[in-house]
Amino acid sequence: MTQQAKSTRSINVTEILREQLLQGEFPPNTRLQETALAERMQVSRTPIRESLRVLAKDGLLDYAPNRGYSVRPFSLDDIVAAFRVRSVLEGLGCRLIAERGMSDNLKQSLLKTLNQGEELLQSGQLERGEYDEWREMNKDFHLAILMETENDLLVRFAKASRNIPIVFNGSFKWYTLRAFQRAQDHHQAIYSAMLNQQPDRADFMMQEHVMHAADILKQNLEGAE
Amino acid sequence: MTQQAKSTRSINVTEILREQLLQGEFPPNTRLQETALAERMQVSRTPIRESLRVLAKDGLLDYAPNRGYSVRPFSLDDIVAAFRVRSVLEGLGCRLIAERGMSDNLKQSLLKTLNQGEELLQSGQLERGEYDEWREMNKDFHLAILMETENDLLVRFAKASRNIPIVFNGSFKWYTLRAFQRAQDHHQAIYSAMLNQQPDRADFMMQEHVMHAADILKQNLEGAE
DNA sequence: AATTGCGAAATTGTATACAATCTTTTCCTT
DNA sequence: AAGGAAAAGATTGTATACAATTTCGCAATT
Repeated sequence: MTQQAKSTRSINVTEILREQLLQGEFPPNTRLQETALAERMQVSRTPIRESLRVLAKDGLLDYAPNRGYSVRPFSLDDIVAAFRVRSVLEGLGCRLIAERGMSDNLKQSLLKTLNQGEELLQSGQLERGEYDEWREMNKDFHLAILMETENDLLVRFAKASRNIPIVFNGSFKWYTLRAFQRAQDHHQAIYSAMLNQQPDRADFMMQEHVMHAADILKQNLEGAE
Repeated sequence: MTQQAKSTRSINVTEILREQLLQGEFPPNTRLQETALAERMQVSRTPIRESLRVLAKDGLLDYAPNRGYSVRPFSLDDIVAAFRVRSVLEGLGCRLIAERGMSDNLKQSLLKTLNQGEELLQSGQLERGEYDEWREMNKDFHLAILMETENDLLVRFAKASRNIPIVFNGSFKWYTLRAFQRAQDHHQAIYSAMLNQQPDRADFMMQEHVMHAADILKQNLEGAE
């Protein structure tokens, strides 16, 4: 029997709202009124208020005293800027691992994701349903490296830097087969660099990898915004 | 007449508590009870609860549902890890500025801090009262660079990475004259690198600068913890 | 027509009452 | 005496009432 992680209304509301914000369900600058949200969520204002404050701290909402909360608008530049930050954070993660060498546990985890990636590419073209699989694989790869650093702040910031609408789940819908292949190559190079204890290379390739994703996003959003 | 920035009890409580936590006024793992804090702060539990949630989000408090909040303990490793993260963040800041070149405004701001630093070093030995002046100068230098990047997430993370007890105000009390001089040299080199549009050098020197501070802290806390 | 002032309505901020959960104590069983 | 169930107490979670502030509408004035 899986242990039901105990929770509170406040936490639940926070996560539901966060998901909706990341999915872009609220137009930018939409005002979020406490009573309206409370009714919608079927709870009182108290947990709503705590949620809003947290989401504002996460940068998803703007807040002004006595004026309430509104959906923070993200420009394309904001999004690219966030990628740049994430790139150095995850780059640092790879560097730290490369310096000290990978644990057997990490090797195993990463090899698994590399194999998953290969399999997904085998078919020649990724189907709709396989996007989710790729996304999971990708998340596992990046998170495994970060966790291994045991640098709490690094993990927190790297995770937080993904909390941005449009981006939150990696917009793989823009990806061509070629782009998927390149991402897979990056993963392999990063793995190789860490295996051979090449910190500079590991760091650099991870930055390259992350900024490549930013480039694709940028190309597909340019002008449209 | 200076405009009184309007605020709320919740925000005030948050900042007071944050300051106290950063000053290390609460022993690690101290349980923070809402009613006790409410009485102490002369407000009801409502603003207290919102404050605690925010401070937990900032990593200063631990939280468990239905169990409340406690003061998060920081190991020496935690602190050094935070410095490492900050070093790459501020390094990125310098890199970005070096790439695009400094604005006149930034040049002016930084030159001012460089001059302040020189003056403080002139006297040969920094007096007690001059620590605060140095701290201000140092904060101005680092913040000016960050702000100029116009990368919101970068600024937020870099600021947040300083929110750690013991470290929060730069423990300049450990600094020898030699250490102050070296810090000043770093500042000058960073300025020079950005002026001459040398991104690698600017990035590297800032990382060196931040990690040097970490080294001094480490040497003085080693064993003591 | 634009602007200012004022009052009503709406919205956020805070206190408090009550509910749910966790912790401690008590007391019973073995 | 040890262990454990159950009740009492303490603490956190949530709802709601009230206070403070802002927003909106409507005149009155220029």
